[in-house]
Amino acid sequence: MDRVRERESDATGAASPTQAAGSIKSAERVLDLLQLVASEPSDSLTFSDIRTRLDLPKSSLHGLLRVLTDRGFLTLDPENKTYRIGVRAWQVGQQFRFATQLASAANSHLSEARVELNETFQVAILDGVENVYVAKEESDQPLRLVSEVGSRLPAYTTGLGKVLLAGLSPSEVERRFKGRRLVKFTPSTVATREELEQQLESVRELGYAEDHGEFTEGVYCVAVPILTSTGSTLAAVSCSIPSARLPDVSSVRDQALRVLRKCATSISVSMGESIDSTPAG
Amino acid sequence: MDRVRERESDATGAASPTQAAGSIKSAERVLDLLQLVASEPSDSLTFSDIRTRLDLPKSSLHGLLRVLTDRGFLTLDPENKTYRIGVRAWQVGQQFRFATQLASAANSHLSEARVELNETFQVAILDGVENVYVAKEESDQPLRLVSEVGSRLPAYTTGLGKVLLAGLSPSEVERRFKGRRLVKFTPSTVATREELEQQLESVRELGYAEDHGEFTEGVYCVAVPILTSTGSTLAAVSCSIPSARLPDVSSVRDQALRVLRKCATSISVSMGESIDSTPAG
DNA sequence: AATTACTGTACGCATACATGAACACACGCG
DNA sequence: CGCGTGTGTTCATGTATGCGTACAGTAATT
Repeated sequence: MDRVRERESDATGAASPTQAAGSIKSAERVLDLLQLVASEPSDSLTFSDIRTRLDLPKSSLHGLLRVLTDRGFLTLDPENKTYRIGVRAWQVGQQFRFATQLASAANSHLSEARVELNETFQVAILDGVENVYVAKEESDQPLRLVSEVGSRLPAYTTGLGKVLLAGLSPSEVERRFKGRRLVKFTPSTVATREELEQQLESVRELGYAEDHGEFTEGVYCVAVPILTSTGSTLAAVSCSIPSARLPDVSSVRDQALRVLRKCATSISVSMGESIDSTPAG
Repeated sequence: MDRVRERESDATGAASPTQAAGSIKSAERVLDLLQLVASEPSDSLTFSDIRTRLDLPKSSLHGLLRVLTDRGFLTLDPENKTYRIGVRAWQVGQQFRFATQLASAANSHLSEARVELNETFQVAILDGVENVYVAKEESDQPLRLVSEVGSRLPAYTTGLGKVLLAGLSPSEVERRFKGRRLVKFTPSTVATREELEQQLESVRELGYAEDHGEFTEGVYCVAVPILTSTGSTLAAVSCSIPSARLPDVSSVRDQALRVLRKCATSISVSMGESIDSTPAG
């Protein structure tokens, strides 16, 4: 999971040595801290870990951590002196209704889906050029894909992501990828912008996307969109299957697609009236 | 829901006119912003709303909002120029595992509970002297208690809260309430520290708590603790019933208790190995 | 006990930030 | 069309804030 840098580097190549204009140092740092602590496993971040990771002066960091802990956005585990995300941060996050509504709409349908096909199902939304996992239901087989709700992956490397990207117009896709390099995570990762656009076009026609170990080798994945009543793509559901369990791709795919399509429309219905907006930029 | 101030005022009575020592202005403001936006319904906060609520200079606020929106912690709805919580804030909040694990462990059991007794069930944890709702399952009857996951209430005013407080030692309770006034929300709200401690003692003996419209009039509520294998209180489950549907309290209470106890142990088991720590101070 | 490594505290200086005021832009309304 | 309101931008200035250094507490190690 650490193959992807967490903070996507600035598209505005000009990395001034001093500071990006219009930025506020301690505001940025607060967010850096929250994201850093959120990105690491629970009991791993001690004071000096943070200090080295973010390269902040000791005294400055102390002040910031004080503010964050005093207000309950972080907590300091007194045992091993590690910092974690606190209640207040969770509370704030709960108000991102788009994710919470989607997750609660999806959960029951995902477990139904898994009853029909015992593999890992996931729901994700699009944020920029990345897909963000919002809900999941894991297969109970010993060999299975495990994932984290809240994690994000480059959209062009996953079936889920391709479905989400296919929901955008080609020009919008163009805009979002402008100036970005397509990192090759595995041999089968999409390599060029052209190849991506071709694949997206085919996704738009077929109504589903696949990926053959394009981010994680040995995992096959099919995904379909979750549409609003007006036909715009709200999110996507996917089914991930270890290639080892995949003697005959096409037959499994058809079965998975049947389950996924049912699941997607169910979720779409459950979301029903509670649609407010599309995910962030 | 607006009867309670969101930011619990400082226990250190000394409110200096200038600024609390050791604080960092823009860091505090970032958190103020996140909490403010999170505390209001989605489409209500425009730029000047925020400005007046937080009483910030225009130019300063612009800078902060820029940082927050650029980094995806807030989003600006271009339609009506209102600010909302963004994906990144949600992502960070997801890492407060205690809540997310509890919620996912609870959800299925809560819906089972509701099948047995068609009323509103809730799960909450303790944060300071407040209970924070983590999961819920609403009754489908027209007259029902509706609540929000992520909202918080003074613990001494709810059955849930009393169960959670009863999980602490009397001295710890003492410490947390030191210097706090017990606001009377309804005629039946607990009025004094002594009365509260008495009730808590009785909760410790009986293993459950009740409240008779002590925060919201016309709502009866029973609650039981969710315990770890070592017997410490992890959270609490409650059942809320409109008094109008409550001809004979004791019989309904017994039924509710049966359902709640079953539910609590199920959740406790589901949490199982994934216990990491108690909620924040 | 003495040593080390890590966390937390205190303080004075220079810098970078918050501020207010004034201007620019868009929108809706009379 | 002119007006009002809400929003976003620019810029100069004084001051709050971030920084380095130095010191204190704590825990585990030898």
